[in-house]
Amino acid sequence: MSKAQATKAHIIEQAATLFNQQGYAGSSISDLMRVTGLQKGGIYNHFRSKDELALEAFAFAVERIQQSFRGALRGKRHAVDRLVAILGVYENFLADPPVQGGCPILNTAVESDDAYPALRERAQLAMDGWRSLIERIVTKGIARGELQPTADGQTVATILIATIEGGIMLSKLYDDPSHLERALNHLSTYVQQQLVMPSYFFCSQKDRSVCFVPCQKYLPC
Amino acid sequence: MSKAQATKAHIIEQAATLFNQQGYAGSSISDLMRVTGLQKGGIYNHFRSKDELALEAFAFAVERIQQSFRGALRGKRHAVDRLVAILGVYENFLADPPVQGGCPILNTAVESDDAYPALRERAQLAMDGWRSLIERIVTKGIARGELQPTADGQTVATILIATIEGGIMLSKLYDDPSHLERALNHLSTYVQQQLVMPSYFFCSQKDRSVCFVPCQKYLPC
DNA sequence: ATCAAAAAAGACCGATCAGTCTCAACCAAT
DNA sequence: ATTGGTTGAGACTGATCGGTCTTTTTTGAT
Repeated sequence: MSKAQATKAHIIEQAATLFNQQGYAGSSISDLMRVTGLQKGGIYNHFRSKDELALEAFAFAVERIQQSFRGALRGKRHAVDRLVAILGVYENFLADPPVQGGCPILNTAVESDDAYPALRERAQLAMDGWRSLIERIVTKGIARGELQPTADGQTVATILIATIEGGIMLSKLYDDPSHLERALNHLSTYVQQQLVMPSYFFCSQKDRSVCFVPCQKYLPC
Repeated sequence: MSKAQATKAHIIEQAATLFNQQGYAGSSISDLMRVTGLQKGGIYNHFRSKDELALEAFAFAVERIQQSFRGALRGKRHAVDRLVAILGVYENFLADPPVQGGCPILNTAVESDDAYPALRERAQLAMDGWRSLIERIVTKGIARGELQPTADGQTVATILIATIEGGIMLSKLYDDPSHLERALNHLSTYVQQQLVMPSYFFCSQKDRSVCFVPCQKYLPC
């Protein structure tokens, strides 16, 4: 990588962090000069405008996220393992984030509302990628008899993504990882109880605590 | 209400909508002049700074949300009814929002990250209110034998809020209410299946679809 | 109707915004 | 080592930023 390429990569990486923490509207060229250690000429030599840099920085951030997904999914074949692996990505998310400042897709989705149509479109595309990843896992899992045939990919994707992103938002708001942890625990239970094929039955009764019993028996109902 | 009070209320209401759509950093005084139909003097006569207006506008938006909660909960006594009523608030949320531009708590939580400590604190307080509302419902519901004693208020609050907010984010990103609808359906199932006391049993089996049967019988397990 | 106080207009301020342009420094191919 | 092209520094631009202040208009109590 030439010196110029390294500089450009450096700008994108620093900009991705800055934008993810302060938002696009909240980050000025001066801020970008400060975090990159460059003057205006150094930045505008590589990017035509702040908006162009914003798009490249977002693409970089999304790529980072996708890398951590690929790493977590590597080798995992069973649908349940793969869904749980996606949850696992977010166990380290706050302590060791792909990009500082929370989830770039969430942040960009919330901020880009109308004001930044180009960014909004990119956020949609990034989210499409995440959704279709989950949907493919579910569809394949059903086909292989690993998941309940009643499971619906779109629904599973919505539930996992919404709960994870909401958990991130809460944990960031309070600077307390327990919210995200609770969200992930709930999703883990959801996957095990509602989606997984080797069935469990579940019963509860007044004055008794809930109990879960893994069972393979047929239960008429 | 005097003319001046009406003007101030008008500014706050318009500002709340603007900030909720464009964010704080993304909204300029010129924007505020445009949406309020006033000049600078008219705005600064009522507020010492943009930040002060932002705080009052956020408080207004939160009050709007709380109003819709109070309306939905009125008359509902049973814990399950009350939890379902909270979900019901969000069925109309996109079509008829308390404040245009999505959930102000979500938007403010995401944007206020470090840059706006005062707003972040208010967002925390607003979220505290929502969380403790849900926690109280759960605690009381357990005490009254309406909910499973194993239910945990903090966990329920995290799951409901995270999933709702994530669903709002998705539906806003795609301008498609189905994401939030799926999130709400999931939460409804969660409340009915995992929290509610008059027990349901749930069984599933290979090659059979899931079935839910309301049952009062004792099921040994 | 009067009039003092409050409200609103809008000119004005310095700072900062995103972006341009010139030029010096540097780098890589020769 | 030379040199042509790229890279980056930094002064400069006009526009807009948040905010102030003076002036005019409006309001509501009398």
